Amino acid sequence: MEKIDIIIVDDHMLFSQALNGLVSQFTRFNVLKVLSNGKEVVDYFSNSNKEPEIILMDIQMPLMNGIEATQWLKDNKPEIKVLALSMEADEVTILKMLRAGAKGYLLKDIHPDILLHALNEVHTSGFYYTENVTNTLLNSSPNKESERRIKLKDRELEFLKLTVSEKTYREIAEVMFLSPKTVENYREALFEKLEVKSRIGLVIYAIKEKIVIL
Amino acid sequence: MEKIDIIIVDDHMLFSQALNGLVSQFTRFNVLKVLSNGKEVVDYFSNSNKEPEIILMDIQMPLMNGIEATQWLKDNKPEIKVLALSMEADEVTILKMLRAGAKGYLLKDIHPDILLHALNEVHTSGFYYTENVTNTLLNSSPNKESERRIKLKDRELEFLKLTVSEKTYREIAEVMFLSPKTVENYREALFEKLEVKSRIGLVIYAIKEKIVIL
DNA sequence: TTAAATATGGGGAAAAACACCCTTTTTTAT
DNA sequence: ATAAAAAAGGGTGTTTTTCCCCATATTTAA
Repeated sequence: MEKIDIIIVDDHMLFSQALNGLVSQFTRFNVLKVLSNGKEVVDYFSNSNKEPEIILMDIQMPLMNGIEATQWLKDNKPEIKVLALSMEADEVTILKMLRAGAKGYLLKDIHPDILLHALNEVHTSGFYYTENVTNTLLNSSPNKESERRIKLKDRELEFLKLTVSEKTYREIAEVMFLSPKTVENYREALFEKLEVKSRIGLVIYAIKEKIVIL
Repeated sequence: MEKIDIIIVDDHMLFSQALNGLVSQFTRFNVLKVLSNGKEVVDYFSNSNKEPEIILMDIQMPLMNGIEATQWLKDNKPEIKVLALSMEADEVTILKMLRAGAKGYLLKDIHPDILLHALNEVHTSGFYYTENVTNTLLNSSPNKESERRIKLKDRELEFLKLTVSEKTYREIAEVMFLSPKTVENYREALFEKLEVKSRIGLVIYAIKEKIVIL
């Protein structure tokens, strides 16, 4: 039987290499490559290397994080299934990862057998979620989420990220191709929505809600 | 040659099991047991089980963390060498761990070869520290006030925290019993020290360095 | 098909932040 | 003992942010 190719992406070498050994013991799977951040993923596929069926993707990584990398894969290599592998099960991150196109979400504290099971499930059914994760999603999803989570528009998000990067409104206006006055209007809208009274408040919100990841 | 017994303690099963596989490949070492928190360590030794020479100890764990467990080992099983295995290299944690009696401190993003080297070193010399860790310690000791880790004065820290709380300089001045002008001087000093160009930069620094916790 | 929301831009003014320049006193270190 | 660093305060500007109005298309929803 042909082996199923996998790529592991994680910035903690000790973990990724150890995981490499673990997955290699699963006779059905073959680790094609071990990468250490999202940037390396993009580079890997830019050089038309052999494509894996599944990518085990960490989330918090330097240079380019797992969410961005997953989004890139969805846009450029939609046939590859991303299985997120994270330390925490916080709702916001899970949702982001799923929206970015992840086919599953595993916590790092699971038993190796579950990893094997998850890999098999992703291969056959196309998706897999641990109980923990589905619980988190169920608890947050239907009615609760709409009130608690404030919905930001694309343009507002863009503005928010640029604000975090220490840009002035004039500079933001240039990047966003807007008049500085319009940028100011976005600020005001966000001040009200997020109930803050300064740019500092916006930055704290963005970091808390992981709109930007430090 | 007799194998050197090791116990792995880490709450992330996937990691600890994978690490188990990795260490088992090192012919000189033998993994006696894999435990998932400090409490289990205490329980293990309460039942007069076989004692390892080295314990690979994670720090952040539920029920009883790595620092507490290491302290317990120093008090009860001083001959066992603890090698800390952590995600971050923040100075405070390292110092705590070393005070608790750890013989070494490894970061999880190291290469497996370094782990092997560290295990050998701990076995022969009795201790091992990665370059990263020694750097952190050197920078924090009164010995070397280098440019890597920036030392902030008490008053500057106070100002920084108040800045993060969305206060204006006038408000900060009131809280700190200073003239607004002096507060501005603190701002300027920090801008230079931290190489930022706005209050936003200060906030990001404070959050990154965990001077404030969100 | 109206009404409402969205996206875009603006005026004017006050407040705050930022950037340089500076002095004096006290504390710390060599 | 003397030099250096820290702590406090100030002057005088410019730039940016903040606030509170407003206007006009375009798109969306009732």
